[in-house]
Amino acid sequence: MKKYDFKKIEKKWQTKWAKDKIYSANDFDSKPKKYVLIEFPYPSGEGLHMGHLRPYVAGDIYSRYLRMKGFNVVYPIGWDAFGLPAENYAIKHGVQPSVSTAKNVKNAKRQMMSWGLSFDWEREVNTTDPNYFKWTQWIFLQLFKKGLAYESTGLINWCPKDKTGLANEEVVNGRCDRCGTVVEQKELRQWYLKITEYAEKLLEGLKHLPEWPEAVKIQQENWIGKSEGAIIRFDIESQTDADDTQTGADDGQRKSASSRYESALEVFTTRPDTLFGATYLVLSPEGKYTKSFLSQITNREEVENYIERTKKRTEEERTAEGKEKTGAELKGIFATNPTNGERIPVWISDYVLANYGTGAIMAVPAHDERDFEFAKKFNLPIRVVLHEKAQAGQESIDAQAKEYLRVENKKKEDGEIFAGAVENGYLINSGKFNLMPTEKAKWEITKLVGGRKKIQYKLRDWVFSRQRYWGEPIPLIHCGHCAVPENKEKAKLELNFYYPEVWEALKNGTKKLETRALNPEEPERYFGNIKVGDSLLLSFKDKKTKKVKEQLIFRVKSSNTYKDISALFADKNAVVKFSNKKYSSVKELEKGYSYTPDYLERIKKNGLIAWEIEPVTVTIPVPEKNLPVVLPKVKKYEPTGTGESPLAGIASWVNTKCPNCKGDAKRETNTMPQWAGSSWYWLRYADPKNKKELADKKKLEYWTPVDVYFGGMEHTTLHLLYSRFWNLFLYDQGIVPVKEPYVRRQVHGMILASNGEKMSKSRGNVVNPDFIAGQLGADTLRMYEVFLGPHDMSVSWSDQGIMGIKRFLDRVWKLVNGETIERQTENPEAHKAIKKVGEDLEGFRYNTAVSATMIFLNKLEAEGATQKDKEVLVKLIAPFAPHIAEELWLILNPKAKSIHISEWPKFDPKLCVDESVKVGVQINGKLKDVVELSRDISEDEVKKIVLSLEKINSALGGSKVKRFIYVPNKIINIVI
RNA sequence: GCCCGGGUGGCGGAAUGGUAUACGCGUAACACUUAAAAUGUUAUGGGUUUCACCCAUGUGGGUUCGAGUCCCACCCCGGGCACCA
Repeated sequence: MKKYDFKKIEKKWQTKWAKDKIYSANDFDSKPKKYVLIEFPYPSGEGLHMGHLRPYVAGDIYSRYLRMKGFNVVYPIGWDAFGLPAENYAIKHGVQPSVSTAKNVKNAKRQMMSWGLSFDWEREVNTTDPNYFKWTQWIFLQLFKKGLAYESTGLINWCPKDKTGLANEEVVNGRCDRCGTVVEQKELRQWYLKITEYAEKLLEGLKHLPEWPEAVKIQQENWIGKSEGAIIRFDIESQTDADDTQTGADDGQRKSASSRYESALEVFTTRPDTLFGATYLVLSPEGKYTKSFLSQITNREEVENYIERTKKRTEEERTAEGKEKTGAELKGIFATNPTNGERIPVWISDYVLANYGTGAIMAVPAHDERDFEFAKKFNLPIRVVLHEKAQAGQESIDAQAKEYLRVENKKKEDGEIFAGAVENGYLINSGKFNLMPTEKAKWEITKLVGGRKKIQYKLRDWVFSRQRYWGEPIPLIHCGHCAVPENKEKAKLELNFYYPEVWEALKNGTKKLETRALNPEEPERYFGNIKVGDSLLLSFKDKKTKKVKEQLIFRVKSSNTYKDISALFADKNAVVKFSNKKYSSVKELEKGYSYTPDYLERIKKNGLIAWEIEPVTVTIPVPEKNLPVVLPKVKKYEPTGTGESPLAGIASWVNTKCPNCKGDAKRETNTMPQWAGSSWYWLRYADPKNKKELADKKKLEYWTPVDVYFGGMEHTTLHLLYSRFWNLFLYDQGIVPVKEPYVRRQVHGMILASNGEKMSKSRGNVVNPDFIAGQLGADTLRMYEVFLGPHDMSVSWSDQGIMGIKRFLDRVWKLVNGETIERQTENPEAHKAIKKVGEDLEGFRYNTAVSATMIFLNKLEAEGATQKDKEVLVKLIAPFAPHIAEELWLILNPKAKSIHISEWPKFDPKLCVDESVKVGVQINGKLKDVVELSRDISEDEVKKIVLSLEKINSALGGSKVKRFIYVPNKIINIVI
């Protein structure tokens, strides 16, 4: 007998399969298609680890099974190769990220080959390949053109270590998901994708995914976080008004005097039914309303201090402080509860979030725990307005309400003030709404106060720009010249420049400050009426001919007046912005002003005004024919940390011509996040080499949707959500044929070290799959990996346990190479095994499928195996252990083609059930004996047989049988 | 705090409301061997007064002829969200 030399066998077949391309899928094949997908890896320097092996093997086993079942299976692979590690490696070692990436890809590919994975290598994609990211950029442009990509300056999550902005989804417990650094809030210009516009569609889509795990759907649903509620308006009056109303105003007069209200604000609430219980309002310190009230309040300093304090505290500090409430009252202003006209105080507190709802809430302390905590701390009134029950009685509604209130007040006296949320209760203490059910009251009260229904989501827009080098450049161009025509009319002032150095400095942003002497006597030289936000038309003219050479629009960012040049000089901040040149003295500044004769005189007389200005540009998409926008090859990639991409410093790349006006323009320097390339890669697999479009529609129609997508739970609110969003968008544009990209989602648990801990380098407990494959073979590695436990559960690796699989394969080898017996009838054990393994594979219950093959082997070893038994056994293990199966198949059938394109064995359901079955006999539910009965025996016969059993008779001891329960082929239970 | 999972021998785990502990690991004895390894055979939930009985699926209740499985309450472990009004 030949020895089972796994090293030789595995190498041999890996080479042969690659050469014969037996795993390549044909487009438009007549066989029904199956698309099996795994999350493509990031090719890191570390290589692939156990965490990769698990889904890849799971996908591979399933693909191999489906191929044998007669499907045209595509099981593609690629590389998600943009991202920080490659860039950081490049910075450290001074190599191109593309070079280290290529090296890592080669290594990962070698690993995949050595594991016997049946990928279709002809469809390999790489997100960093210009032929690929051309289409990533193209999709971005479609989003941009539909208004779904926008630029905005705001507070975003900033990782100080990686020196880049992060999406909401990338922040976990206030830390950077990638490096664990505490995330800061930074005010930055960023590109966003309007994923919120798709919130409802993303939610709706989940309802049509019956083959997704509930846990995944629930997690996405919670992340989107839909709430239905109402927007309610509260009028705000200031102290002076309040004094007026003191003079005997009643409700009637209040209405007629409503014009006195200075302003109003809106709150979002899911419980408008509790409006009568709203005893104060709370605004977010960073929200839009707070600022506008500052001028009206009497304790401005205190409030500003609180706002400052909120800004300074990191997310972590806030969490560490727990739910201890802090806040400040906006003294001097009041809101009016629109239900009863009551004047209620307005507070600010950091428990109200600026970017959810309107950034303001109505507080109902009796029925909301957070409001209650706050009210308790600051001694604010608490009013109970809900009760769980309404009594159907003769009493009047008012009387009942009064009684409920009395009970609640009693509770209050006893110290139980908080009444709970009362989801399905009745109103009390709410005027004419008393005893109305809460659900009905929500809408009735909203109507009464002129509010409107509002659906609110927790989901935020996707921060889509990164200030790093190694990513897809955002294919946009900022043009100042194109901004001039439409803004020329709006310009408040035209300023002329004659010196090229000054003009250049203005254009490239090294000179940000423009000063003018104030001259109140002459209106055209006054300049004092230019305000922040105004546009200025700057003209560069020829000194002699006064002909305009170039014109650009600038916007005033800030404005300051100084009484003289020394005052300007004293403002260090201003001097830096004035020019890139360092002015060391007032004298030098004066020298700079001396080009106009009477200029210094005018400054001396009236002072000067200084505007911080920035060029106004129009964003122009790069024309499709100019895609892809590729990265410049440079030596330095270091992130700047200023919020600018390192690309911003590469003048030769940044400066370009505007595709619109052909004038000088600048490229957008932010790059896309790593999630961009993976948001559509499964589409590219359908047509990976297409030069004209991201993929041919016919091919997409054939291959998509993905039938099974294997991956990790950690991508649920990241990649899985993002890619659904892009797919839905592309579907709306008619580019892809299906709404939902993945029919079935299968998540895997972690592989833990033998002690149950996570595998990690620092713990020194990492099991290297390459080492195991080298020692025991890829077949053993694969089969053991799935045998460890259920695929969706975490499992612990065991070095001892894997020997069981090694022994199993050795025994299979021996059996197949050993004696072959003849048998007249079919072996029912084979049919049972085929049925069980097939069903388990369909349900991804790989561990029990493997155990079924073991049971089958045990039977064959005991009873002998025919040629057919051997063939069945080898086919059943083929998806798990493809190399040994292929070798044994060749031994069994020297002329046959590969086992992996052979037909999966069929089973006869009749042969899967035994003629007789062993049935347990219980007395009062306790097992006393086991009896073998023929399958179709009648209950009377069973009774006769069972009651004559010796063990049963002695156990009964003559007791009377009260009941005889016979569940055919399952159980017999005698009740006495 | 809220939302998902999960808790079964010494270990990984199996069980459409119907013989709990399949399959594998480990352990023990035996066979082969000068010996060891490998291999094979047998045994293996715990307890006891062992031809039998009792107790065991995180804990405590309940439904049922019968519960690991269904219901209620609680405990522990893993994951997610976290002041989202």
